[in-house]
Amino acid sequence: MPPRRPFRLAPPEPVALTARQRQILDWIRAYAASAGMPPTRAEIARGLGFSTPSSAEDHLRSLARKGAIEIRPGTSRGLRLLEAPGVPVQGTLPLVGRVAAGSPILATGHIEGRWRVDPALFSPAADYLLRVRGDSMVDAGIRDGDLLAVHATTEARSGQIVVARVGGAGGDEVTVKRLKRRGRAVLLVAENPAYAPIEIDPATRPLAIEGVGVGVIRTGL
Amino acid sequence: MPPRRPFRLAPPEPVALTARQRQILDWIRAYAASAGMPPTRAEIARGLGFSTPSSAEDHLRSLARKGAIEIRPGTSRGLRLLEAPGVPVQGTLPLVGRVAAGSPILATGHIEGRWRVDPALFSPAADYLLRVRGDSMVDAGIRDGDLLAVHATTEARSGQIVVARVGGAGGDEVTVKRLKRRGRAVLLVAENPAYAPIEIDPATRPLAIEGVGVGVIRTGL
DNA sequence: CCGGGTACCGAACGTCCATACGGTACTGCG
DNA sequence: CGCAGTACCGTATGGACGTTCGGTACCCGG
Repeated sequence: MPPRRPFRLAPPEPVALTARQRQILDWIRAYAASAGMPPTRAEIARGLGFSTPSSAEDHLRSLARKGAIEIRPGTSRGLRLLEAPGVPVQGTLPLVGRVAAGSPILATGHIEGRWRVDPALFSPAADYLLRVRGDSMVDAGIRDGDLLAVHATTEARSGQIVVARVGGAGGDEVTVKRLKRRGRAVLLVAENPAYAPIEIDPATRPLAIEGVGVGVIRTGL
Repeated sequence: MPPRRPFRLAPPEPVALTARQRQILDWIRAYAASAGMPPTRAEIARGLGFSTPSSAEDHLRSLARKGAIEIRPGTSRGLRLLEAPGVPVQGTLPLVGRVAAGSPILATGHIEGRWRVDPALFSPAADYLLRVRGDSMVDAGIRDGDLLAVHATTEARSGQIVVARVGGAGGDEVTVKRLKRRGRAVLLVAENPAYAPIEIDPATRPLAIEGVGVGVIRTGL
């Protein structure tokens, strides 16, 4: 065991994050922006599906070691997000366009731009905007090209409009549908009679909820 | 499904803070900006010279009661700094609610609040947001309660969605309809078969165009 | 003079939270 | 093959933190 270090120092050179670490960092960023404070270990675990806070602690240590965040020992919510290459301007929402298979929705490659829109316009607060493709939700007043304001969360109640990824980590593009729970199965229902509901048994086909829709912005009439 | 919240945009009532309370709010603001997270009661006490956290608690309760902050019960550092009331923040759009007869649409009495929304999201740029009442434009994807982004202008082309005041200066409330020109007459067409078009001969009945719709914001789903 | 609001103090309680320890499984590397 | 790193799990502990209760003192309008 090396001698005990008095402080947890960021390494001199930035170290590349893994995909998972980037994903977790993005989640923390979204949480901090929406909640106005950094998350606790337990909240990270809950938000990302861990069953114990220590998994969150592990990731935080990795992120701190790689210089992505700072940890203030002994302090509740004692996280500080350090400067990232894509400077997230205060009070702006990232606009997410097409999302490639298997990559986190808030990866910098998907961010088409940023718009100055108050996240608190919506409730719960919006974490990002997602450009909606297709007309599968027209009857819910969501049209092709609309921007869906999304609150990043992995939990959704039946009846909510969700941003979901079907097929798991290696899945296809994300989809916007209304979530319905039927027993232990899950239905993704389009708000357009031309589209049939998608039924999913979580035991056989993974379903990842990326967030819930909290509003719509249409930038042209 | 949770009950649909009533619209609540502006803080209920701007209550004046005492000098001491403003001082403490400023301190909290400075702390949050510098630390990246809101302070604890103990930190507030330490920073302001109190000898006990309960003094900080007292002040937080007062600030919350007056609408300056929000407190999340049981949550460490669970403070949220709310918008300073009455301050026309740069880069915000005024939200216009009900418009009384005969008064200008942007009169302060009609402004329910201001939202930080980039006017350049829309083109031409939005000048204000108008709360839409009724379902006369549902087929255009504009629903009851939506915020219509409006570009203030008195000129509109046929086919555009306009904010119009019928009956002239002393007219009734403003209305949102699609404008159609037919010869020298003007039609205001609802996008809902349940509503008949309104035909107006400008020679006999005055028609004032207040602006054209350039976008929609729906703050709840 | 009494009630209510402001501005503090001090003690105490319970739970939220950071953190340590130890374990499993998988991957890539030399 | 062993070794290191990643990505999780479960349990446990002590201190950090929110919150309550009760008290003192001052000011103000009725």
